Amino acid sequence: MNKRPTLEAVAARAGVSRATASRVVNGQATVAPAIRDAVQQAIDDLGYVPNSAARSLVTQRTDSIALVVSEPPTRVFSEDPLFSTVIRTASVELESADKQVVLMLASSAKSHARVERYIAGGHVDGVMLISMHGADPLPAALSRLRVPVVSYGRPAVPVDIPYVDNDNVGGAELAVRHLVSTGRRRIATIAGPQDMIGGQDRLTGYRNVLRDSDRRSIVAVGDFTRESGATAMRQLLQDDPALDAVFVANDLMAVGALQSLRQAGRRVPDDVAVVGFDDIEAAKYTEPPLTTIRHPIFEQSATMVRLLLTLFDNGVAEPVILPTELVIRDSA
Amino acid sequence: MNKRPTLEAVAARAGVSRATASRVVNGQATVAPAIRDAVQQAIDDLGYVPNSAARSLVTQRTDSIALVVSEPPTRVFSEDPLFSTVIRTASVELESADKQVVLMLASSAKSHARVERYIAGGHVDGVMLISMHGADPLPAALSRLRVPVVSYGRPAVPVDIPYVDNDNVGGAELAVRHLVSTGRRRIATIAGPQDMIGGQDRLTGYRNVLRDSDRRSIVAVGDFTRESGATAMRQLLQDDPALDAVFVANDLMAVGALQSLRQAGRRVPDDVAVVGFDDIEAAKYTEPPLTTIRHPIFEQSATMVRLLLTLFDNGVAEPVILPTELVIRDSA
DNA sequence: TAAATCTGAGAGAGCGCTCTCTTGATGTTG
DNA sequence: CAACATCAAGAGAGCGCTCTCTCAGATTTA
Repeated sequence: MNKRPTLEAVAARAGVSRATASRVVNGQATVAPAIRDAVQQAIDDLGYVPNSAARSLVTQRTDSIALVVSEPPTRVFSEDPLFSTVIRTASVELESADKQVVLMLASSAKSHARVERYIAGGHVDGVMLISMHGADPLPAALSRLRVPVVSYGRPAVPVDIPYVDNDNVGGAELAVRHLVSTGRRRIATIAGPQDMIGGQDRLTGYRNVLRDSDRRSIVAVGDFTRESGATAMRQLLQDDPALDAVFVANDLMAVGALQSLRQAGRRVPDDVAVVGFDDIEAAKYTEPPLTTIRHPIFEQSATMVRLLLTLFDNGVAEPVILPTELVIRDSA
Repeated sequence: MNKRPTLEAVAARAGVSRATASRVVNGQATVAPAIRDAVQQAIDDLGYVPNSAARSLVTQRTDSIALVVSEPPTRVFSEDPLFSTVIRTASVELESADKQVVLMLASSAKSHARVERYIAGGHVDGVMLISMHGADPLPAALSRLRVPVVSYGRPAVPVDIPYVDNDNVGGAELAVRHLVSTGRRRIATIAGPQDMIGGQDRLTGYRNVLRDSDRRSIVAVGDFTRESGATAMRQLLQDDPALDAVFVANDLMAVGALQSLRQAGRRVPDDVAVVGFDDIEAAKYTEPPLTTIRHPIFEQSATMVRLLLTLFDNGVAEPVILPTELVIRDSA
């Protein structure tokens, strides 16, 4: 392990002072072209790369931000394609802003403490919080640390941090209104977990439309996994064998629901219409392909990054709600 | 932004020297209990958290490791559940070893350079490389930097870094042998991309068994996406309408293949048997549920982390190949 | 031409921590 | 009881960098 060259070495080789070498490295304009070239040459010769620890010790910046994924205790999200899409998109965006991404998982209370300690330790300049469940104390805790924080999805407890969310209520209304307008009478729903904002809001949207259209609500609750969707669908068929439509709060559960419907001998959409939510890639490949609600997930991630950068610059940033759209395929 | 307390402040409050306070923080045994308690009290009172930049400046360690995901230019992997599972599992494992995870995406040549520069900059103690495509120069480049590197999946070019992989050849053989033993005569395959080791090896396994069982090979190539699986299946049906089985190199493509078979009016498994590879969660929910090859993905990630930690301690570590297993469902 | 202004480069402090070296106090041995 | 080993705690150097302050020399102005 040959030692890495320091600024000192570069300066010596170029025959200038450390300060001047530093100026060149940081692109300051007050260096004569000839000297700049000499230093640059020395940098190239030596393969110099600034030591970030030393740099951030003095600048008090780290140029890295934490991506905190706060999962519910049930480890259900590893399969959710939204999870990786958000992480990837956010990473790409942050990298183009020259920020490093430190990924932190916060599931247990222990890891919660770890995350708080880490962030309090000043390792990162800001935090992007992907909080999955409502009772999460993390948004409030981080907000208290006076570190710039933005949230993916509206925080459940009202706390003053900017967030990006999609219009869950509006999207659910879109879905259910579609079922109503195609003449469905007995419209059930498989709701998401009620300790998640997304779960709550999508159920609210469902209820809004049913109320207005004078229909009875038929509700089962899942936890956003395929498995729970399958179970909930069986339950629903038992509760009301005559149901002719179901709005499922996410596509993953809809996949499970389709399976249960198939096993129960119901044809989709002839006997039962199904509408999902999210428009994941897999929705195109179900049997039949799934009618669903699309929300702009790439844009949502990108917006979150923009929000954080704005927060760095201005100290404030406004929440953003993105619109949803109905994608009609064969299931409804 | 009230300034964070320093070790100096802790020492002053406890009435000891900075050195002693440091000893307590780092849990050295040579401190008298009374003094230790006093320092601990001061730490708690002040809410002291060590400044990591200062610490790693002197220790030359960062306690963070880079998780470099080197994707092929086609951004196909965001949907692949393996992607997020590996990242999650590795993160959890590393966190329990008290290492931070810095996530880096290396898709373009530009980001390649970024990654190299970052790692050369000594920001991390080690690298876990998830390299997806064969022509990837990154394994060799990183290995040259004399930084501990482990790879998820065998590197395509022979380079001396430890890796964890599953037995791709053996798994494919398992799959195809199952098709042979259930009396299938015309066994096709949808291979993965041939610039990926996984794609190559699974095709090799297929060929091995066909050769031994005196059958003709019928090959189409996909890129591990659902879409490409659907396309390849259509191609295959056109090439040999009488085929009665297909081994698909991953489950995602198998999902696409099942859709194409359905659209072509073929019944699965009656007309055509289908075997996938990976055993992703979605494999249970296809119509019909997918027979596939399971490999221990959690264990694979965990092993990779263990390998890296071993590398830290001993300077060397041996590659590990994990076994695969046939999971029989309804599609074959 | 002397004084004032500007400009590029060096000197040196200091960011917060660890760790070696030193010192003084206590304990042990012949 | 002298000589030595043991141990806890302090002093201080230094990790590699940035940034302010200073100053020498070039340029402009009266």
